[in-house]
Order: sequence, then C-alpha cells, then structure tokens
Amino acid sequence: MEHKLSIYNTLSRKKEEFVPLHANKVGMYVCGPTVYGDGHLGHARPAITFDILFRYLTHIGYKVRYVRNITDVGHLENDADSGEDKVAKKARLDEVEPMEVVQYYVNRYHKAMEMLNILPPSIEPHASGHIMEQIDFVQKILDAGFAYVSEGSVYFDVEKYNLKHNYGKLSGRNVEDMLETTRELDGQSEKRRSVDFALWKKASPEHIMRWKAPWSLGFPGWHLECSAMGTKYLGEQFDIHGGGMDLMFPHHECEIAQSTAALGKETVKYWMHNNMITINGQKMGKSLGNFITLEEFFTGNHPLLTQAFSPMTVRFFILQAHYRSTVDFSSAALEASEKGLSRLMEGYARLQKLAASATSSVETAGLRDKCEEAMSDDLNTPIVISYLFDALKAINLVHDGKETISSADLGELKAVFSLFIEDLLGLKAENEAGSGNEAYKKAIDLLLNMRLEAKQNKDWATSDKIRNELTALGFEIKDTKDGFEWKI
RNA sequence: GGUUCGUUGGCCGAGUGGCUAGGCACCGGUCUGCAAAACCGAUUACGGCGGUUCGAAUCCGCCACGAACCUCCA
Repeated sequence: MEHKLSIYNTLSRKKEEFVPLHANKVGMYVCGPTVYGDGHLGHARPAITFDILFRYLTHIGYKVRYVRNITDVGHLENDADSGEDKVAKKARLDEVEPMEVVQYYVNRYHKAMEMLNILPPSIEPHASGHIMEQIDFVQKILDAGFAYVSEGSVYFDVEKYNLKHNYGKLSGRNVEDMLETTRELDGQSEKRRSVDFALWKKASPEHIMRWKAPWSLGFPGWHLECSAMGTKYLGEQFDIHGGGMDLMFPHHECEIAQSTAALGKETVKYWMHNNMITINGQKMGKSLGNFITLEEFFTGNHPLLTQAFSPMTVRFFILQAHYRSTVDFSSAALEASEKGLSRLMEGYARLQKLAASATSSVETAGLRDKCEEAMSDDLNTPIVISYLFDALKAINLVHDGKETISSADLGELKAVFSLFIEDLLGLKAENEAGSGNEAYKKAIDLLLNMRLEAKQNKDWATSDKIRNELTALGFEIKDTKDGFEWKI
C-alpha cells in the first residue's frame, strides 16, 4: 500500500504532502560542515536525518540528487573588526596551507560519516571551488537593485528587499523590530543598516584566502555559497533544503532573500530543519565548548562518557528520537540505546535462522504497512523502531519454539526487516574483535566444547570455571538446547 | 526585550480529542545444574490553574519553568 509522504515545512510551520516539482525527481540541498574542526555529535544529527530522507525518497521511487556542501571559505570568525575567516585563522595558527586544513578535516569528516553508515551525497561541492558562481550571483543581486557596494564590499539591502518581499518569513521576524533592537549597536559601519549582510567582503591585508572580484580582492559572504551552489546543481527552483535549526536565522533567511532577489522567485519549496542535541538541557555546540567529537564517542575518550559507543549505537540513539525534537545526551541514554540496538540486531540475525512451519501462530502481517506509514509521516523513525521491537518479540517466541511461523510470513518478515533495518534506517551489524579469524573462533569453540563435556558429566566446577573466566575476558556465553552460543 | 519551541512514568523518548508507543532500569514468574539470553506478568505519566467537550496528555486562555535563535554554529 502506498502512503503519501508528508514532511514538515518550516515555511508553513505544518506538515505538508510532499509533491515534487518534477515527476519522479527530487532535488535536495543540505548545509554541510564548516571544515575547521572535528565533527561532533551535533554534526551527526543532520547528516543522519537527511540520510534517512535520502534513503526513503529513493525507496519510494524518486531519483534523488542530493547536494551537501563543504564550507571552506567565508563565515567570519569575529565581528567586523578582523574580517578574517575561520579557515584562514586556523591555518595561520597551524602554519599550514588553508587548503591543507580543509583537506585534513574533510577526510576526517568523510571517515566519520562512513562509520555512521551515512550514504555519500550525489554532489559535495566546496565553496572555494565555486567562487565564480558566487561572484555572478552577487552581480545578479546588484543588477536587480537589492545590493550596494561600500568600500570594496557588497552588502544586501534588507530594507529595500523587504519593501517588495518578506524578509523574515522563515524565522518569523520582521525587519522593523530588528532595526529597533539593534540600532544602538550600529556604529561606523560600511553597512547602511545593521540588518544588511555581506555578499562580498574585501579582504584585510592579513587575510590569506582571497579572490579577485569586480569590487575588490576578497571573499564571498557568509550565506552566498548555498544560494549559488544550490541553484547551480539543482536549478533555480528545487524541492528540499535542509539543515540544523540554528541555521534558520540568519543563514537560511538570507539564502531566501538572496535567491529571491537574484532570480525573482522562490527557490526552495520545502524547508526542513532538524533540532539540536542538548547536553544537560543545553545545546551541544562548538561555541559553547561542550561538544563531544565523534571520534571521542567511538573511543570513549571523554570525561562525560563512561565507555566507548559504536557508530551504530550513536546512529540508533539519534533515530530513537524524532528529528524535530531535541534529544538530550547522556551516557546512560547511550547505554540504553546500545542494549536496545544489540537486542534488535541479535533478533535480526536470529530471524535468518528461523525454521518455518505449516502455519503461523504469530501475527506479522501489516508490519510493512505500519512501518511505511510511520516513515511517510515526516520520517517518524522512533515509531518504526517501536514496531520492529514488537515484531522482535514474535521472532524470539518462534525461536524459542513457543510460536510458529509459515514460510510465507517468514519470508515477508525477513524482507521487511532487511528493508527497514538495513536499507532505510541504515543500521548494520558491527562485528567487533576477532571477526574473520577462524583459528581464534575455533579455539573458543574448543574451550566451550570441553565445557559442554564437563556439563554432561555434571562437573559444574570445571564448566563454571570456563564460563566465568571467559566472561571475565569479555565473552558472553549462552547455553542453548543443544549446545552454546558466544560472542564478545 | 523580540521571535520560535518545549515541559510525558526511575531515565530516554513517541503520541494531537476516547482504543493508555517503544527502549533502558527495577520487581515477580517461566526456562536452566546455576547463570546468561529469551518469554510472560506487575508497577510508575502526561508542569500548574481555569475553559470548551459526553469525554483532553492531546483544543483554547492564563501562569510557572526551561531551551533555541536574534553574533559563527548542525
């Protein structure tokens, strides 16, 4: 059964049925990372959220072009005084080439994304590789009369734009209020109004990353790259633009203004924003210095972490909350997710070995439909997961011989689990130490077979000794009807 | 101050008018030589006060508390 996909559009502040601009094709743009530091849990959230959307859109039959940018220029570090961008600053400190810093962190970002089983986007454009497109974009805005040049820099004229269009429609602001509240801060600026924002910025002498433009030797403004690259790869109008909620204002608001000013029309149909990850109720973020990098999660090397958490645990943890809710981080919450995930994945492995009977005593019909329905309802992954846990119960009961399943139902259940767990939620089994080492596995089997013999002779002392010592080494031993199972 | 959003059981976290998601923890039971795992069962909820309604965690109003954005941020 087909369910219509509905997604929450920040522009209208409600769920809307998703209707693509072009039949069967979807264009989707997501704000990617600024590569001047290691990725943290906050970066994982949009990456995972829009990975789910990418996978789901593909699953329901769309051909999706997914663009996720790399920000490696612009984004001023401090207020107007320095005019130096983040990447340049870091590079000077480290005494390396700016692009070397970019490459280093891009590599690390890709590595982390791969570990989290996030599919690569269709196109991953760098802002630094699209300076010409950005200069053209600035020129279009100037030509349209919505920008002005001031001492080598170009600024967007928000007040003028707002006379014809609605600046603030995305974030619910109005320009008059903003001028009221910020007027006092507006000193001897090159800007006419405090609300105006830079499209092109003249580089200060010490600024390393600079490009030649009609107005000055400089660099593009903070928000321009997304407008320029989005339209370049997805067209003047495309379906979905995503990113974190913190980007709603000013970043996305400015994007709307830029694109509307340059092209004379709305570019994006659906704006989607994932919520923040909090830590003790407060946002986890770079500027707050309370973030935990992904690498620290994977190694457990952070004061707030009681242990290491695998990439799949992190992914599962994030998927257990709806993307529009904040999710509060704690080591205890991660531990709970780890156990839940492990139970789910064991059940999934168990499902593959289940024996079919003539008839089913468990009810598994409708699972696919319910899961599809939850996914199509604004990507409600927590509900999908809850249904999978319901089905897990049936799997375990059949495994224990307390219930039966027909081969048709078994086949369907396998297909549904495979589809949702692997293809859509993107969860995969994580084989830890020892995978692939046959000799090692056989040695453990040998020990456990000796224990089995001891058990048959009712030599509990020997049998418990083997089990206890293996347990102490980190193995988990389970006795089964006709033998044993183990894992580490 | 402005804008937006939130407050659910021991913890995490779904749910938008009636049918009390799910996970983790805890307790009791089944199974087991004992465990582990699995299964069965029990318990604990909707910030406060009013209103609408036959009926509200869910709609409306007020209050309290918290968060995000208004400056780079996922």
